[in-house]
Amino acid sequence: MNASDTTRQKIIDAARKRFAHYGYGKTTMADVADDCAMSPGNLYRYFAGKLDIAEEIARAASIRTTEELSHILIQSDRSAAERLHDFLFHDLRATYHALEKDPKLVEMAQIITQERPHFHDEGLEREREVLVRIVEFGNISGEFHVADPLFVAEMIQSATLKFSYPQLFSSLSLDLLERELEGVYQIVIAGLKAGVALVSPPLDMVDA
Amino acid sequence: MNASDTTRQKIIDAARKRFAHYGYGKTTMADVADDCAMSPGNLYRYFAGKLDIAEEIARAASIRTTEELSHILIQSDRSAAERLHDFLFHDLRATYHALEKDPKLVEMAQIITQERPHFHDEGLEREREVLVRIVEFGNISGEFHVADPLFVAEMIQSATLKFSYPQLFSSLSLDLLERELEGVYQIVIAGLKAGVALVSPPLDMVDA
DNA sequence: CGATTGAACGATTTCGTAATTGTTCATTGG
DNA sequence: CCAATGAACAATTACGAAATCGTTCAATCG
Repeated sequence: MNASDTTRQKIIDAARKRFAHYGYGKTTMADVADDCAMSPGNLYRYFAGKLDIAEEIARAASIRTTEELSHILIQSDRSAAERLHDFLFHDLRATYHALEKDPKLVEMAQIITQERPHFHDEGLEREREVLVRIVEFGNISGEFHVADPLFVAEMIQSATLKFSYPQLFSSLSLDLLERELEGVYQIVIAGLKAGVALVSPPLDMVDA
Repeated sequence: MNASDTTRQKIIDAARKRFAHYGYGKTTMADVADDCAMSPGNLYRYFAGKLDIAEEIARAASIRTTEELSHILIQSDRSAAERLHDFLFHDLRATYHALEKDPKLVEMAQIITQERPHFHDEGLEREREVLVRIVEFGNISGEFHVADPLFVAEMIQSATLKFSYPQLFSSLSLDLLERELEGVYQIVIAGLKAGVALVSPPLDMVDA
């Protein structure tokens, strides 16, 4: 890690503390610069803007969660069904507890998804790689019978979308959410075990 | 239908036209009153407030859609799987086309779900009754093997939540949405046919 | 007496302005 | 030459006043 990287990291750390304590809106670039003992202008040598610092913080958290999820892939004592269960519930609990610990970060997450709609997709894509591996493992172990693991992974994410958007479940208790996720999981698992022949249909137009 | 009901309906019709043409925010109670050839104050003999008129408009649309969906129950030539398919796709298309026809109504829908979080649940409950009947039919016909149809209906709604919140799919084309719904449907159907033994777990605390 | 009115009231929105803040860049420092 | 500065600029926000709007209610009408 060179000097430039440590400065960059120092900025991220200072900003995260500010965002968590006072919120994204109430934190000024001058605040962050002060905490780093530098001038506001210098922040722009390391980040294109304030929102990009927030993105980087959120991205780091997403990557950390995905790394935790990827540990599921090497739990040799767990079945594919159990791995999918671990995946879905760990994901829900991670985001739930993170936002429970630092409620101020909800504001940051909302602003990011509002200003940068593509950002959430990036995290979904990251997690999907793990999900695909779980589904493929299920095929190999003989538990699942899935023709197109990537497409099925997309569909699992679609069916559990409710549990990855804090804005949607913020009013529900963790107990209630887990009860509901358990139900969706049961249906999905039954489907994967029975076999899903569906293959991702070709897209003539790839816009939208 | 007595005089009071026709006056009430006249207000609803006038308001819907205004909301669809100019939007909820740009429509004043005075506007609606004028269209009905009455004074603003008199509107409050028929509705508790402006938002309640909007609710009534949305409720009527929801009831109409549910009635359309209930026709699926008497299509004797269709299997349970086909009925579920009809249900999900008709629902998606109905809301998609309704908001495509009157884009201004998106604003109204957003304000209602924001100010009256419970309202959306009411519509979900209405549709769930039909969904339960489809699942029960599948059990009877031998296609499905579901222990708790009501709970499974709830889970199907949870898994297809993405397709009932216009705010979530407004950026996606109908083609893309249908492709995704088809995928979720395939997994769900495979699950229902294989059998879902899960029963709604008892809730010790019924708050949240 | 039920239905309706319209003025009055309180809440919300609008709008112009001042202050704050995000961002840029010519300049400075090591 | 790379890192950093801080004044200048542009964009956004904060704020108070004026206007608009949702809502209420005593008075009126048929």
